[in-house]
Amino acid sequence: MTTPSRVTIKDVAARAGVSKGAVSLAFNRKPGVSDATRDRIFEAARQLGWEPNPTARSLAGRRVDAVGLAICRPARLLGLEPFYMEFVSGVESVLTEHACSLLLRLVRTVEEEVGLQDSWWRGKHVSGSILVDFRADDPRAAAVRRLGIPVVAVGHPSLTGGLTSVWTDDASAVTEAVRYLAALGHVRIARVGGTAALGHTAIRTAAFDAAARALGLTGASQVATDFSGDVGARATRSLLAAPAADRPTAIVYDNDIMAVAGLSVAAEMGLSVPGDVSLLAWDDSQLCRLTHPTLSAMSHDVHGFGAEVARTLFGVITGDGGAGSHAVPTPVLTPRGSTAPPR
Amino acid sequence: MTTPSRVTIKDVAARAGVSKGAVSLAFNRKPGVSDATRDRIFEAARQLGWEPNPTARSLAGRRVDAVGLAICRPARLLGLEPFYMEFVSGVESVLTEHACSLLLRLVRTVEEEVGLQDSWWRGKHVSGSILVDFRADDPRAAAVRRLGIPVVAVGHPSLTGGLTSVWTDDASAVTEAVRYLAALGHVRIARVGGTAALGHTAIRTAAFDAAARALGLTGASQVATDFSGDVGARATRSLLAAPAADRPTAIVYDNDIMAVAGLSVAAEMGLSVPGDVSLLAWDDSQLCRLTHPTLSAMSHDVHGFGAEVARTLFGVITGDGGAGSHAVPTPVLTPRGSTAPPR
DNA sequence: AATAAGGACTTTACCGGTTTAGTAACGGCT
DNA sequence: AGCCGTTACTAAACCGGTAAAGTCCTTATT
Repeated sequence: MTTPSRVTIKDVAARAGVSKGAVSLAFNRKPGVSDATRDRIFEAARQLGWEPNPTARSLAGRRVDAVGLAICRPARLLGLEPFYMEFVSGVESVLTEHACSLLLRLVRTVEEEVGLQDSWWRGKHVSGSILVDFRADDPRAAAVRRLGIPVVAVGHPSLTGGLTSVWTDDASAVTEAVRYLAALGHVRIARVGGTAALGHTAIRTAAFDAAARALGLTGASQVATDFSGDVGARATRSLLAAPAADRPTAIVYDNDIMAVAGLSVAAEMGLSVPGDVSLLAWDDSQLCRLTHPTLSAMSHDVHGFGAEVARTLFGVITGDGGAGSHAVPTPVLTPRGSTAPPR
Repeated sequence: MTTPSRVTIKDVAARAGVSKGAVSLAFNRKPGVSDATRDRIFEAARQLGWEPNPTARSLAGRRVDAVGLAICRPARLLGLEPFYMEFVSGVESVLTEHACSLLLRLVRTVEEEVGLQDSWWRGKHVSGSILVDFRADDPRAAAVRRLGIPVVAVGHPSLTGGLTSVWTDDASAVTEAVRYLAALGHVRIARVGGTAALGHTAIRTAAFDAAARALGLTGASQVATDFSGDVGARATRSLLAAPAADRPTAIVYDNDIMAVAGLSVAAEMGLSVPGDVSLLAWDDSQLCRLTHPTLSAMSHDVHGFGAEVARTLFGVITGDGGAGSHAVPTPVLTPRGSTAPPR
């Protein structure tokens, strides 16, 4: 455990025969150092293998090289939600270009998240944060505004309290999903939704209602879940257990996992997909192409979504551009093998 | 964007009528402050809503409240790999108890990771790191030892160069998988493996070979993939396209995703599972219970694995205990609907 | 020739804590 | 009374940088 003789700016300065200040100027590409000296400094730094200590740098008031993301969902559930990992990997792909890391933390409540963001920011651990999973009356918008933290909120502008936001048009997507199924001839359409407390779930629920009413679909129904495959399976089972005359002939799911679960419930109950019941997934991770039949889905580029969020955050942090709300492309219906006209 | 008047240790000291030093002592529960004063200090801090600035703290030489994890796999692939997100969520669950965050970064090469770990450590951004995905002649063990970074390596002791490690006994698990299939009567068993460059893939490959030879299975064969569903599907397709007499009657996959993909390939080729071909998945995420038929799998508690890794890391960081190598329970065969005797 | 204007650095003052050395006050002991 | 050992604090140095305010020297301007 021999501490490898930490080399600091002072060593570099000594070796290059200049002051600390000169080294700092050189390394931050600021004017005030001649080319010759700059070269000498860089050479000295290279020889000693020095690079500025980020902690000291951020204490002294510079930007930090990490952004925060707190996720408020049960740890065990997250593990299987393809959305998040794909979202995170999209975020990472942009951060990496900026030599920036992601500070990730699971929290239990939004209140806990507020405290965390506060301490991350005041402790200069992050130069900005990504806020996800907005719910009704979310305290985070007010909190981060009060603290002055640069953030980008993931969610519809109506939920994110005026913060710079990036969002997908869930309402339009739900409407398209319902219209598509109705166009195939389905009348009894069900929706297996996500966690009721989440704002975007509420938006989808309202949109589903509106679309069903507009199309005069009498047998439309919705249930809420927690996004897990188990609960999704249970919901599907109870929907499909109804007498054939009442049973939905099409089900829309709020994520892929539940759709996969629904597929196997149908199989287990001896119902054919899409013959007896059509299934429509959401997010369209790779999973949808790996089942049999393949799953029709509302498809969007989650990786790209994450990347866009990260790009927007950099805009907010540097102060140039980025304010306002940015819609990313609306999920588009991708018909595959799990949807067809009802029998 | 009104900066909310950062409150520092000086303010607390002033308010409590003591010096900065006293506040520091009080907050670090060190002797040298009377109970009465300590209470006054805490009260002052509470009123001002102060808590020590971690950056300043770590500059001044204290421990940091984050641990690092760099993952070296293509971003798009990670998105769907249930293993990682579940592993990470297990790690998080323990970190959270210690009010510690995870610094996550995707890297392209191990060399890049070495540089990153170096800069994280020297910059006091992390108090330790988790190292995953060891490959042959991995440079990381030597590097972190040279730098004196507290780490826990995830992988078999033969791969992790003497670092404190946590590992699952892949060899035994593979052997059990092969024995199980052989016991069912299978002779032509194939394995769709992961990325060949990874150490644990090599271990499984060797173990598969050994087990097949030991059992005198003449038709055993293996292919390498990149862990993605697409490539897994392609591998399955080419295995099953062989004439019936050569075609494997059982396939072991190195993760869940590829097994799910394999299941749908079988269906698409008109082969019944487990009638014509048995499939065995690996990791056993929730996914395996969501397919039809459900997937038999080598099952282990990935979440708990991550948690154990985090606990071990804390042991290494604090210096008490933790050295050596810790095996977590070997994946255990969980038969479900996708395996049966060959026809 | 006197003066202003830059350029190239150096000095010095922080950033917000921790930590060490130093001091004053108090109690116990001989 | 004198000496020692604690205890409770304070003052100041330090961590490794950044940034504002000098200093000195050269060159252009009037």
